Amino acid sequence: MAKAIPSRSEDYSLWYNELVKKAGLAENSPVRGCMVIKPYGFAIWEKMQQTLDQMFKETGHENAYFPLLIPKSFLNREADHVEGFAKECAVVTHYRLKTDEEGAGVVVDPEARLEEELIVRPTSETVIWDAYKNWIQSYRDLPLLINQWANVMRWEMRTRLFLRTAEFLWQEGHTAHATKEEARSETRQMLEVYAGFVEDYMAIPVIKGVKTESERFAGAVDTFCIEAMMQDGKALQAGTSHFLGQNFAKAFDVKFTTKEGKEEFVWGTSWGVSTRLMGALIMAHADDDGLVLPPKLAPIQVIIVPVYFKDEDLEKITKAVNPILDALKERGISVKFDTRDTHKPGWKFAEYELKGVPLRLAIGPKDLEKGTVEVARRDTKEKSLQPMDSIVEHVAKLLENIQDNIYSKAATFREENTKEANSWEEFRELVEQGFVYAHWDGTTETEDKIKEETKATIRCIPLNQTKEKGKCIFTGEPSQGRVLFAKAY
RNA sequence: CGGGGUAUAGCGCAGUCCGGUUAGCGUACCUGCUUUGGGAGCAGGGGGUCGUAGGUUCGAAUCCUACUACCCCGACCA
Repeated sequence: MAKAIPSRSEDYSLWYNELVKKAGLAENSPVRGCMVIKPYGFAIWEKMQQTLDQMFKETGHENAYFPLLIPKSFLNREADHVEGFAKECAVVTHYRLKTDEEGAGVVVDPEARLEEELIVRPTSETVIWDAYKNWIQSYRDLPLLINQWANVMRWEMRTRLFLRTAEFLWQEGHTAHATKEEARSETRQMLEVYAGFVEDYMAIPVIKGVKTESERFAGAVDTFCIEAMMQDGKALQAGTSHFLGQNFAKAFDVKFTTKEGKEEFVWGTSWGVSTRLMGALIMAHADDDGLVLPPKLAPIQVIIVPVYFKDEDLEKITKAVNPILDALKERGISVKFDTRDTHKPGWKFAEYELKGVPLRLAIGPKDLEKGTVEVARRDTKEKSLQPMDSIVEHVAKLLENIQDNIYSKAATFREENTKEANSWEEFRELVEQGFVYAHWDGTTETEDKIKEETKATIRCIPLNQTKEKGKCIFTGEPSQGRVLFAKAY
């Protein structure tokens, strides 16, 4: 079989880049750092969106849409926030082009300079909190639970398809609450929603935790995250949920009147996941033959490939396949019957493997004789002959099985590559391979030094951290528990 | 933004050092025949401003300069 993509062991980054392109997920655009998401890639993203959107609505949130452009002055309102994002903002300075008189084509019209420059949103806290000021007056207006699906832009130095692009798609939830406790519980609730989604749908186990001060979202009091392990042992932050305290309420003067008639600032949260999840999906499960999609997110869950010699054979196969198609669809399974005569079966097999379709059914003349179907699963590459009359049941069970198997494979991989380090030497060695739990003295200085020497960062202080007295791996100062270190995307 | 590399057909590459016919190979594409249970075979065919802009030269894919894009390694980051 012709190799479509490089292997992971040869060159992990190249494997990823080629896979994204060859599987038809995305490609680079004329503008550096931006990407074209192709139909197959977008279909996967849409499935994620639909699932998450439903989860948000079930937890009481409503969708809205705020503008792409934000007055520059808004960013200034919250000091930490501006510091966090200023370096990567694209700025709109003019509103008109004109034809150059010297024949250089279209040029920016210097007379059309904006009085106040606009920034392309890197995130929408400011423009949303500016609106909330008018939306919230009384405790009766709270809680305000809003989500938006949008694109944002962060002018990154180094970009990679899905993992880090200048423009990316995401959802951002922005909520306002009457009490600190309620906002805190919202923050944690959404973290649970994300963890549930990533584990149950994407089949990727995650570690829930709190970010250290240096990794915290600019403007937040606390940033919670879910961290996942990729197949090269590196960590990828799959989602974040921020407790904003009253920072944005104070910056944008969002107050409400309590039942008792007192005026108070509201408490805020924000939370988001992005197209970066696509990168996680790829790097957590895909192999040297291509994508491996969890059935719950696969645009096509079952592909049926006819194997035939003559047109009459295809007719007979089609007659046998049609009831299977109907029965599968009835059960809500997305299935495609690939009758193209422009490609041969072998070619199609390779193609659907590259695209990560969980199950493949092949039906040819021999199967019609014997009443069988060849069933091949993408995750294990196992092939078996199954009786045609019970195939629908079998497929339904297999899909569930594949979903579970992909998850446990990822979970096992993570277990095998997660270690505890108790000395600096041990730490340096272990952190090259995967996740390392180690004691830390709690200071940013130590965190920075460890990063400088090993390139590993504290991914989070795990929520399920067990109290354990120890000594900081780097300074030997006392520590109350282990934190999670890893190299990260 | 620093260091290194690359840019030649849709994709992957050779040719560049040492300038000289009509720029070549694989793959993909088109046509025909034979094929079809793991990316088919044969025959024929189409497709190139050699990244862009200058310069050197009788002559530039090849030499020189600048620029741009992409990849890898750093700094930055969801």
